[in-house]
Amino acid sequence: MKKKTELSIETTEMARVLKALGHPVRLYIIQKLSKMNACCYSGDLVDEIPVGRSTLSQHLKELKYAGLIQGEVEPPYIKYCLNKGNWEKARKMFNELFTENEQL
Amino acid sequence: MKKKTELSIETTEMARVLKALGHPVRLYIIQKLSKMNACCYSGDLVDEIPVGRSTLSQHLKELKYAGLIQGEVEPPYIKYCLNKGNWEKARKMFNELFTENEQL
DNA sequence: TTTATATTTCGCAAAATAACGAAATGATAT
DNA sequence: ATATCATTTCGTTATTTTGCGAAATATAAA
Repeated sequence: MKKKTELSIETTEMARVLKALGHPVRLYIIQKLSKMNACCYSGDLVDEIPVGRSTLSQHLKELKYAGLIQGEVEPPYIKYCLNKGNWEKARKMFNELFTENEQL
Repeated sequence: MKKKTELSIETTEMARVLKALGHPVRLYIIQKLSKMNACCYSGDLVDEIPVGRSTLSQHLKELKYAGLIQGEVEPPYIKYCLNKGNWEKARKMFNELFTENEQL
C-alpha cells in the first residue's frame, strides 16, 4: 500500500473518547461515576479534586461533549451521571482493542 | 471530605496511557500492532498514515515513552512492537474501569 | 426586591501538542 | 571515502489545552 488513506472514522472517534479520558481530573470523575455507579455534583467534586471551580466546570463540559456524562438540572445543583449508552459503547470499543485477532 | 487531596498515582498513570492513545495516529498504530499481533516499521506506517515522517517518528516516540511500544534496532530499520507487559497492565486497568463495583 | 447559592462563561496567560521540512545520525554498500 | 537508506532530532510555527479569577446566569429563600 502506497496510498495515504484517511484514518477511519471509528479510529478517530475512539481517539476522541480516549483523549477525553486522558486527563487525571476527567479520569477521576469517570472512575468515580463508573465504580460507584452513582451521580455527583460539581460542588462535591471541587472538594476532592485539586482544581478550581471554573476549571472543573470546563472538564465536565468536555466529558459531556465527548458523550461520556450527562448533566441533569436539579436546582440549585446540576447532577452529573454517566451516559450509560455511550459508556457501554466505549466498553465494547475497548474490549475490541484488547482482543487480539488476525485481520485488520 | 473537604480536603483537596492529590489525585492518586494510579489515576495519574492511567490518564497518561489514555492520553497517549488519544490521538488518531497513535491509536491506529496501537490498533494495528494489537489486532495483528505483529510488529511494524516506521517506513511501512508512513505509507498508510496521512502524516510526514518526522511527525510519525514523534508519535512513535510518545508511544514508547508511554511504555506502550518498544523499538528494536534492526539496521537499517527499527522494528516496533507492542510492549506486551505494559499492554497487559493496560488491559487490566481498563477492565477495572469498566467493572462496576461499590467501593471507591 | 434583595440576598444567597451553585454553577458556568468570559478573558486571559502559560504551557503543551501537532505538524512540517531541513539537517543530523548511524549503518551499510560502492 | 562517498553515497545511500531509514529514521530521528532540531528549529519553527500554529493550534489546542489547561488553569485561574472575575463576572454572568439561574434559581430559590428572606
